[in-house]
Parts: sequence; structure tokens; C-alpha cells
Amino acid sequence: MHSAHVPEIVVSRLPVYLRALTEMKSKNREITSSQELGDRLGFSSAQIRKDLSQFGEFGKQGTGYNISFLMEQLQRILKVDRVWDTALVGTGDLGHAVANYAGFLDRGFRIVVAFDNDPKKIGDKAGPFVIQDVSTLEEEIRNRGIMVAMLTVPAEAAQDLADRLLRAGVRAILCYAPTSLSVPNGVRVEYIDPVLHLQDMTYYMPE
Amino acid sequence: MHSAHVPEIVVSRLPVYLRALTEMKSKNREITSSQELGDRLGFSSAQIRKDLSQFGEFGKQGTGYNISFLMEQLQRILKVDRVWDTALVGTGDLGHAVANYAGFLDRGFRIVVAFDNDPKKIGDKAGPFVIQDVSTLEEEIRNRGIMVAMLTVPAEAAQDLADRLLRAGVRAILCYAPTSLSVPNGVRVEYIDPVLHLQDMTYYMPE
DNA sequence: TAGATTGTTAATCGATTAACAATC
DNA sequence: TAGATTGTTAATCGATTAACAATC
Repeated sequence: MHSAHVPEIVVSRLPVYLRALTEMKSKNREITSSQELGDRLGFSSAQIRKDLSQFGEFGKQGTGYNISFLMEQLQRILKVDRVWDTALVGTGDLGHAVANYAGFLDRGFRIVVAFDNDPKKIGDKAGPFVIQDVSTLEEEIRNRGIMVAMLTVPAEAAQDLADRLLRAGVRAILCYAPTSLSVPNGVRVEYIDPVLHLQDMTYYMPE
Repeated sequence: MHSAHVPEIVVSRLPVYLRALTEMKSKNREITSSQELGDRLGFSSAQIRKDLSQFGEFGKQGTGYNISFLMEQLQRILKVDRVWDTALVGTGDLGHAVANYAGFLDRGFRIVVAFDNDPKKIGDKAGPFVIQDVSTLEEEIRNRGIMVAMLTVPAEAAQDLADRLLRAGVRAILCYAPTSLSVPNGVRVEYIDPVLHLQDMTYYMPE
């Protein structure tokens, strides 16, 4: 494992590889190749081999990659060979959908607490979670040692809540609010804004 | 407007610029600079100027960019100076959250129809929309001339429904299912899978 | 063995940045 | 005018691809 500096763009493709391998495994496939994986995902086989080679030698010449083995290696590299306790901040429609989503656990994440600032909601449920008052956010996050959070609040509230999450010890935020956050170095933020994707696609539409 | 070939990565940043400009305008700002925009979004000012220069000259030396004017230009370039009728396929929790989301319309998109395959749901509402039987998908999409769709169905169902959407005339799909779709050239697909973002961030977490 | 596929090198391709003349 | 900021060029930096020896 030669972990010099790996480009971010390479790291961002690893979860895509892992997801495809998981699908293959669920169909009882045991072996794949960089060619097959690339065809399936729209990458060149060279790129897949190059990406993987940043982290070690996981394949066999003439044969390809053992799917289960490569999955384990990618899970280890991405640090999802464990389960990360995760906080959900905001329990509107989107927060509820996220709270109910069953697909986190087997990919390395488990929501363990959900917050809202609406007094009428405190004590209600968002999926399986009792909604807690956001005033307890810092204490809860710190006590539980939570390092990952998902932010499903209105854009106007996002920066303030991000600041609070970081002060409480969170190091990675997935921001669903349609705004750009300002965070210090060493903290990761990624964004989900469906409209960005839609607007990007319409550029390519015929008039 | 020198529309030679613009790199996809440049196009994908334009919606981010537009979103930031919209925020600034809502705070009654009238002028900005590549420096300010860059600081705010984490890009270099040179990159912002270079990106914009692909499409024309929108600024004034010594002054910067008029926010409203630049917004209009970006909306035109991205083709969101109109409203795109959009289909929603799948009305689970996530589909409901998407159907209820109020943030599409003023950014160029309007959901006009929602489909599900569950007989018990047909006729119910997802947000303001009466859920229609997915068996009417092709007919509805074609009759309404819909070219944009959002796919909030389980991964196993996604490819089949994507194929049907394309046959009915859809040209752009925003896929929320955690899988990679195979589509012909000329069709755009973008993906939203929160776990990909989370897994990418945990790579950078301390042990 | 013959065929297949990896891991890696070097070449190519493309994107970002630094710098600055133009000019508001 | 002096100061500021654009649009653009050229240089730098980084990512992708093609090709192939190694080897299963």
C-alpha cells in the first residue's frame, strides 16, 4: 500500500467501484476484470487498473480481480470496514426520507440521532429515531463521539448548524442544503443538490 | 459566445456559480468579482474568469460582474431561462420528499407527473401530484413532451424504467437509485447517491 | 502451452494557475 | 488620474490513455 498522495478524483471513484462490485457479488459473480468493470461504469479499463494500483496489487494477471477480495480491500481503504455513527440534522420531508432510508447500514453508516428546532416535532419520530431538540446538538454529538453528519435543513440555517457540528467534533458533513458552506481545513464537506445536476444536463439539451 | 467545445467540468460549475449569485442577489447585492465568488465557493478567481470567458464577456474591468446580468447569462447558457416539465418515477419516501420540494420551480424545473407501480398507491397523492400507474408512463411522457425525469425507485428497477423513459422521449435522467445505468449516447444521466459521498469522506478521516 | 489480464511506464491530453495588458 | 478587475495568454500542473512486459 503506497499511500503517497492519492488524487481526490481517484478516491471519489472508489465508492463507485465498490458499489458495482457489491451488485456483482449479489448476483453470485466471483471474478471480474478491469475491462468488465469499466464497460459497466463507463470508465476505461486502464483508468480502473491505475486507480487501484495506487493502493496495492489486488488482481491476478490473466484472471482479473476476485470480487469479494477487492470489495474487502476497498472497504478497508475507504474506512467503511466499520460502521460510522451519523447524526441527522433537520427532519423535514427530506430528513424523514433520509431517516427511513435502509441503504446506509450495509455500506458503513448508521444514523443514531436526529435533531430539529421545531418544538412541535421534538419527541416525534423520524423513521426509527425520536427527534431531539437541536439545542442538545453539541452535547449529544460530543458524548456519542459522532464524526459524520447529514444536514437536511433550509439553506439559511445550514452554515450556523455546520459551525455547531464542527465545534462538537464532526469532521465530515453531507450537506443537502442548496448552498456552499465555509469550513476550516481538515473538515470534509460534500453536497447534494439535485438542481445542480438538472441544470448541468439541460445545458446539453437541444433547443 | 464562442461555443467551441466547452469541457464538461466547466459546465458543471456554472450551476454552482448561478446558485451563489442567486444568494447574493437575495441579499440585494448588485456587483461581485471573480475574487469574491471564488473565495466564497473555494475556487480560484482565475478559474471563474476562465470558465465564464468560454461563453462571452460578462464583466467590466475595474468593476466586476453585475449580478443580475450574469445570472441572466448563466440561465440562458444552462437553458434554465425557461421551465422544464419533469417526470417523477417512484413515490417511496424519497419520491415524496422530491415531490414536496419547493426549490425546483424557480431554478428551472417543474414536476408535472408522478408514477408508481404499486396498485395501492395509484390515485393517492405525492406532494401535489396524483400518483399515476407506471403502465401509463410512455403515453403520458410522450403526450406531454417531457424530456427530463427523476428516478426514485429501487436499484433493481432503475435500468428497466430508464429504458422506458428514453423510449418515451426523455433525454436527461437524474437517478437516485444506487446503481449505474447504461444509456445510449446523446442521453444524459446524473446520479445522486448519498453513500458515495459519505464513503469518499471517510477515506480522509483519522483512524 | 496459448490466451488473457494485470500493473506500470511513458506519452498524450486536458485543466488550472500565474501573470499582465487592456480598460473601466 | 489611480486603483481595481477583467479577459486572455503561456506556463505549469495533473490526469488519462496507450502500450507492453510480466505472469497467471
